[in-house]
Amino acid sequence: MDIQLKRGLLDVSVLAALRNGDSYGYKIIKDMSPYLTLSESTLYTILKRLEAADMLTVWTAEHDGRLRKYYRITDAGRRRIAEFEEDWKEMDRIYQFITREGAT
Amino acid sequence: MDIQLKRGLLDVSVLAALRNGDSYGYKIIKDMSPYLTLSESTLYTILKRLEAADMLTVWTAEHDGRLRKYYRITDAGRRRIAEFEEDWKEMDRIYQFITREGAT
DNA sequence: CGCAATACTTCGTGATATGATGTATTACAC
DNA sequence: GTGTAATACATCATATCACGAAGTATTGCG
Repeated sequence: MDIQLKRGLLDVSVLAALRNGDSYGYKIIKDMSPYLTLSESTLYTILKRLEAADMLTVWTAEHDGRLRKYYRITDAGRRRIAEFEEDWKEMDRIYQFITREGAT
Repeated sequence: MDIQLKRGLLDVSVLAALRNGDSYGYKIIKDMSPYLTLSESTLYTILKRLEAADMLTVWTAEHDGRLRKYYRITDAGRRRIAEFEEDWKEMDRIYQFITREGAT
């Protein structure tokens, strides 16, 4: 599918993947894979961006002798999801404009 | 609203604005303005991109003594709109993932 | 005359998704 | 025990793209 279209959903999808519990990079990709595919480089870029925006917190922990970076969504992150739902309404209006028969 | 979100709709919105008749830059902006705002520089960039992709044809004509560039959507452009409608279904599935209570 | 509106163009910038590549470990098949 | 896939994270270069800024030129109105 069109990359441009997917773009706006990436950040918020990652946040949604953390909505019901902490997770880590590799698992986030797996969890999202039925809905959308994203490469590791993309994911880690997004995670860094979200961390910089205080939408998630990060800590490192050992798991089976190897280090993992865990991510937890913050209140700001949850607010971001809520805002997205508002934005989606606007998206839907534009969608109507595009598909409506009588569009000028 | 979030720019990233809007991105995927821009090209196709411009095509939709030409759906029911030829138009020109300034008018396209006006016609779309109730739904989404885009600057002139953005519009002309998009128009060039769509022309390069053979999704519209361009010609220049005089109107009231001054030149105007008119745009007409091609079959490929109409197909692009149809594809968008398919993509939107996928977008909707991702939207469900983001907003669903039980999202992992 | 001055200013807003119409109409199109070019340039530079910042944001961003992604492929390629690298590092390191575990688990399993042959 | 060797090779290979899976797990796990990181960095870099690249290409695409939306947009503001600035410019050119004309029309119409106060």
